[in-house]
Amino acid sequence: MTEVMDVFKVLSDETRLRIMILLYNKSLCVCQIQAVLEETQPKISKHLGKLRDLNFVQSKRLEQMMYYNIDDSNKLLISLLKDIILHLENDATYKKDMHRLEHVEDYIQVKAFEA
Amino acid sequence: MTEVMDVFKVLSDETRLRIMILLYNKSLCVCQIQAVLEETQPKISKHLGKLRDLNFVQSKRLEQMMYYNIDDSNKLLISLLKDIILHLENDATYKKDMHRLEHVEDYIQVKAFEA
DNA sequence: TACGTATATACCCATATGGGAATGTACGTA
DNA sequence: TACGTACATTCCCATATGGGTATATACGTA
Repeated sequence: MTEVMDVFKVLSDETRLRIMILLYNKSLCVCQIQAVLEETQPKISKHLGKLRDLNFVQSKRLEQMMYYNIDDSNKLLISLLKDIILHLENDATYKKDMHRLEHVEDYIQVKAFEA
Repeated sequence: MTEVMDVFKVLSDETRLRIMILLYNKSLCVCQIQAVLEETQPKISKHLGKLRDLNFVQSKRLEQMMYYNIDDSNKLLISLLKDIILHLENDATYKKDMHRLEHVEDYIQVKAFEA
């Protein structure tokens, strides 16, 4: 039951929920997440740290950048995220995030994409 | 997005999660929930109060007892609960709660069932 | 080696949260 | 009316949580 509660606790914070939704769509580095969500770097990093500690995401370094992706092995997490996203279709924040995600190249240095 | 987070916040507490799972199965009064979960009455009541404030459950009085039931209009909540329950199939606490729920008559006064 | 960028962490603080103990309130019955 | 049962609420406290600011670390490049 702890496993279930951990998933819910993680998703009950807006920043983490938004991060997880982004990563559900694609793998991203910290500065990209930061740019899309328009939040401070330590805030993003700390939440990513929690997500990593709980094995909800994995990270790998690519030169200076740390890329994060969802750990697909957590079936409950994936299942819930899919469900949530359906219910957020018309949510303003969600739509804004998705829009900025599409144009993520406009918000960060081109450099990050040469890798 | 707040709506989604509220649901997750509510379900991230073990007591509330267990209560919601019970109510997903059937309508119950406070003393029945208390008996099944083996928790104190104020603890149960306070959590039920939160659930009621958020319109996740409804209550109606039947003589001395207050019966609680899930508010079916919250589609996300119902959908998530269904999903959670699938993932709890083998969970010890869940199984224990379900077992006690089946025998709920053994744990409370017969009186509560005459109504 | 010195510096800039990307990321992580430490420290501090305000606030939220959950639970226990005690008390209040509603209802039924003698 | 007095009492018992069911439930709600208040008060208090310990702990958890999230965020800001500052700082440390890792990596690439000049």
